[in-house]
Amino acid sequence: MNNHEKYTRYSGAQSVTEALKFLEGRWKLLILFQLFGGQIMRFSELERAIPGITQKMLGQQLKQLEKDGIIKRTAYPEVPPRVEYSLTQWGQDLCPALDALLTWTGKRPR
Amino acid sequence: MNNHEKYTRYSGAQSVTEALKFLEGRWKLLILFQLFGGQIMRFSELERAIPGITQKMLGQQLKQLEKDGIIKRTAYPEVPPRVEYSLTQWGQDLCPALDALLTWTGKRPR
DNA sequence: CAGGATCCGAAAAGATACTG
DNA sequence: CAGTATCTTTTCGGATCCTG
Repeated sequence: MNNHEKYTRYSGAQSVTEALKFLEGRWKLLILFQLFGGQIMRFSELERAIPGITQKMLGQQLKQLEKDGIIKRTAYPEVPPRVEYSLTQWGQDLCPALDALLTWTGKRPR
Repeated sequence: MNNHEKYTRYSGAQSVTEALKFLEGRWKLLILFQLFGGQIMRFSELERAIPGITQKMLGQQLKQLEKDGIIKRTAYPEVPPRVEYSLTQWGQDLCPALDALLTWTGKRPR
């Protein structure tokens, strides 16, 4: 292998590593899957839809996903407060990659 | 959304979560990228090729990857010992999924 | 309703030393 | 060479209580 190929492999690893950091942790994918297909959900809806998640973890992960540009948060200045979450375009773009991972899992020998 | 779609989304999340468990951690992808393309590498080669990894982490991750059926370990009964690592077929099958993730990373808005 | 703040235990990662 | 054992440090997740 030449140096170019070495470099390509290494930089690919770095990029994918970075990509996985956006998804890592026990809850992020469970949240994202709730939002796929253009769903719009409120905080309490997500809380109910994801069994076992605590408010702390939900809030924490939502904040990170928003900061990473994967989901969008919309707050309405009402009483009681209402906040809605949805995927950004980039968040929707994740679908094919997750499908590919699903396919891979399906190929797993047993 | 009906219950079937609910279930499908949930089970998809579970499967992808499971898939990511095979890849999670800071080092596994860096190891795998060294082996893509049918490379065969020894323990010490991997150690040198992956900056910052410790022997402990390398050994630990290699053991898990082997147990998960992603890489193959071949030990030669020599002195000094020689051990070679390569991808299994399933390990090679991972390529498209990682490519999809790379594509996704590339789409990231800045 | 939608969270933030705090404390705690478990788990993962890292540093270092040792071995067949 | 190819690891393992041990110890320390860091990170993660959960429980609980509080607030605009």
